[in-house]
Amino acid sequence: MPSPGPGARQAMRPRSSAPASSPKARAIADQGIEEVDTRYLESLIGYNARRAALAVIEVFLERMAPYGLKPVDFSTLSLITHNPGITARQLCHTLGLLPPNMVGMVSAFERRGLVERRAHPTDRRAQGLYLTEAGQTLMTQAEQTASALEQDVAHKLTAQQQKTLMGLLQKIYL
Amino acid sequence: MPSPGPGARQAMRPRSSAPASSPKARAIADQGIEEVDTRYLESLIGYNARRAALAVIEVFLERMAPYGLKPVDFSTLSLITHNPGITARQLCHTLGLLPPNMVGMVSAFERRGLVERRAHPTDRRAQGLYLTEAGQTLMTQAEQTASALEQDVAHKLTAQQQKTLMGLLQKIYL
DNA sequence: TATTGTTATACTCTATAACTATA
DNA sequence: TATAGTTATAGAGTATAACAATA
Repeated sequence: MPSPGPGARQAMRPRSSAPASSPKARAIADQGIEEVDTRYLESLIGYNARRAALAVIEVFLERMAPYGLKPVDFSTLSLITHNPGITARQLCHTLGLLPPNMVGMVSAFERRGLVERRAHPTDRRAQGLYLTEAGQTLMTQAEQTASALEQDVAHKLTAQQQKTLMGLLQKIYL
Repeated sequence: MPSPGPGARQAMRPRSSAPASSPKARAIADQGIEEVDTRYLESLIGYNARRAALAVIEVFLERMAPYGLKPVDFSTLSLITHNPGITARQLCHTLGLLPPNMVGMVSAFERRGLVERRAHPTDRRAQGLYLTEAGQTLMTQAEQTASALEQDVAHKLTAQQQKTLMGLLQKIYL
């Protein structure tokens, strides 16, 4: 899979319209390229998936800024929301993050009063993670914002198409 | 959109199977979380798109390693392949990269003997980028590898489903 | 001996500011 | 004045090694 760097908040954005199937995307050798032919890249699933993800992330960053949540913060807190008592190790495993990078994030959540670490019931090495009341309030709003946001980004797709899209994507990564 | 960090080569990978629709994904409070409930995240397009992209990237990195190409390298060279004479500015614009980060990449391509910078026909500030013969040989192989790779990653999807998937993804980012 | 959480640190990728030469 | 390319550098994100406490 190719494409734009992983980074989200790109100052410079890919161009909007592409002649994905138009043979007019021609190079006029003597005057340089007039319009860039991106048809090959657009035939690759990885490229398309990445571009779509970046498009959503861009809007995500804007609308989640008021909550002070970046994508990774949001997905982590969302998992804690729906899995109270989850451990850092389980979060790392589920989201594909590395433990050393999780520590600081959870500590930051604690400092912000969003998350509590409590003793794990059966394993004294581990700690269960729970949302505080403030954390619950924040995440209720944040998840509503996230769901609404995705509707906006996918406004060109019908509800059925969105379902189809998710199903197809999951066949790739699950 | 949430999820795993942008980085590609993750040492630790998300778990393989998810009970996306199974209500059995329950927390057994007194013994910690048994199985992580990821249903909410899996209802988000951005999350799914990112996860799918990462799944493809993972395989991409493995199979492109012999060519010494990372995803961004590949997409850049692919655009030069199909748009001989393209400028760095056009590459940046198309792929969402920033000029300062493009310079080093192109210079590295030149040092490897894959790309040539030639004078632009009409704009003396710009330079047209072209593949050398070695570059063409490499990219012919690399693009074949990329196409084959995606077939493997998307083996659970029929040709029609792959087409549908691309179309739906493009409706999001185009 | 293996695992959870942690610290410190290195590496990669992405972003910003400022300069040059042309337009 | 604006743009293409460049340099240097800052910043965010991700990765590796090593340790303490517990299993």
